[in-house]
Amino acid sequence: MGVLTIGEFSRLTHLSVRTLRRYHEAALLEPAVVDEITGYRYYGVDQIPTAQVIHRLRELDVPLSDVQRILRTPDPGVRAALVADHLQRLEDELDRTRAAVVSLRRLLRPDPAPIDVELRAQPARTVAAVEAVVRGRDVATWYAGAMAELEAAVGAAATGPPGGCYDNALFEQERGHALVYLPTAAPPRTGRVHPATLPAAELAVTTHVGEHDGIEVTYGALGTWVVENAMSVAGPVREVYVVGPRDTSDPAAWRTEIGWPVFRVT
Amino acid sequence: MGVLTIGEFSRLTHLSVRTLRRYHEAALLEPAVVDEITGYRYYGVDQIPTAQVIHRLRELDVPLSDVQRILRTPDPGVRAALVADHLQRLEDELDRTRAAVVSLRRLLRPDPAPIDVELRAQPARTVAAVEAVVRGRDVATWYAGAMAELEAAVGAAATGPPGGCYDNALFEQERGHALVYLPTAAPPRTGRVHPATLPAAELAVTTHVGEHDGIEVTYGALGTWVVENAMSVAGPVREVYVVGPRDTSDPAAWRTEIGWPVFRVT
DNA sequence: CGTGGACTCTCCCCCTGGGAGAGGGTCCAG
DNA sequence: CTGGACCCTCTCCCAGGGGGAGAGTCCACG
Repeated sequence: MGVLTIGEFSRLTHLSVRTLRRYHEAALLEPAVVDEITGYRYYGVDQIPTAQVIHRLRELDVPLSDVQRILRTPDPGVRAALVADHLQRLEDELDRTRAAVVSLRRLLRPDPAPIDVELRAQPARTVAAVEAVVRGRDVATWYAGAMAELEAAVGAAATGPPGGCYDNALFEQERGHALVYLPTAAPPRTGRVHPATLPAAELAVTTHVGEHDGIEVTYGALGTWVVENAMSVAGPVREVYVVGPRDTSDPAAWRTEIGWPVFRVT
Repeated sequence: MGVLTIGEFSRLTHLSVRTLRRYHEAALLEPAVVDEITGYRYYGVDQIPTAQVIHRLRELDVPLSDVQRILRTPDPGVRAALVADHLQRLEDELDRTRAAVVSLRRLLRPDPAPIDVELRAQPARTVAAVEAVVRGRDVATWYAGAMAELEAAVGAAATGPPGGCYDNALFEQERGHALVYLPTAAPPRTGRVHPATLPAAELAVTTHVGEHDGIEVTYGALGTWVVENAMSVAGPVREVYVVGPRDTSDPAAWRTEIGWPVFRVT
């Protein structure tokens, strides 16, 4: 009583037979009984809710390994936290999707506005910085925390707008080095905040106006300018948030300087 | 002049070298020049915007084949339509994600309310129907169109609430047969609307209250009931929208009868 | 003019989460 | 007892990459 063949269980849970077998193999959802001789899988009615939870989590693109972790967590509170993590991940993904849509619309607009590029010999400078190696898609989250810590440590002693320095790999969704800073006369050393020296460099600088969604378009235009002026790019890109969220809540008024280290090609 | 190695192009477009090679292989983004002897790929500055468009589209999970189709479309209007299609797909996906989140929350709630199940011998009946073989994830869209056509053809002559009959495969994201109907005395035959006979069946019936997000939980509970009452399920599931969007705009007041064809297990 | 290091090439295997089908064994109702 | 539905395992395929091996190329510096 209450024992189901894989086909019956499939009909009741709306998971395909194939998928159920895969979940068995992955030790995600083990049949209540497996006939030793025939290999037939038999499921119990009490496994239906579990199967449904798996189904929903998979619909949210939670990897099987994480589904397993969630299912194996007995404490409902901890389990809820794990689920919440994934919901947060979905939120972040949604933000990225929105940004990509904005960027795409801008890219498909027929006439890109020409950009002003300035070549600037940037001397080395010492600033209060927070740096880390992060994954590309975690940059936004990391940035928020790091900048909050910087503001707390430096605050009004800042002698200019904040900025950052980002490895190229970060833009390719890989891991890379990221650094955010606030310029100040005497950089403190508290928590993750420490003094750091931005090396001197020759920068091709342009200004991106507006929110950061779609900033890639400006990057592309800057890259084109660099190449057409017989130069090549090197090193991590630098951004300076001349006017940013700390200055105004109107994203349309934001001004971001993008500085790409360049060197002249012979 | 303006010719870039794959590494330079990678830095300028934020696409990894690997990915660029893959795109070449897929004839998505061919280098301007390929050295016949060394195989080295060289890109032109003018390819940066194209690379960026590809990058954004991929961020939106547009398959490479569709990206190719979009890029090969010369007419900007048609191209915009193709892109709009994918944005629509993203919207639909978002709806499904939302539904899964609601369902998941309900599943993780500790105490599932017990459900009332009624065993009903449903005689055969002839109704005005629209049917098709559709993909599981297109059901919602298909349903909207089909029901609109039914309303237009039958309208006030309906003798009861609308309903549907759905293959199991539809719930597994595969293709399956779907049928929606409005009961009426003399079913017309116009457009996709035609008379159809719902075969007699013994149904295990329960009522789901509220919006359809999370209806899976009710399905699970019904399935458990069926098995615990020594029966098995068969054939496509039937839904009757006793109170639905055509009756009230308040989803919390919706009532959906779920009827699962069952047969007694010896 | 050499040479070393950075860059690039191709080839192959790995990952996830499935789908498709072959070839053969099992269950059960008529 | 037999046919048809069901179930088993097995191998191969897909997208869209990641990772690394082993070898060839480019170029600036000494």
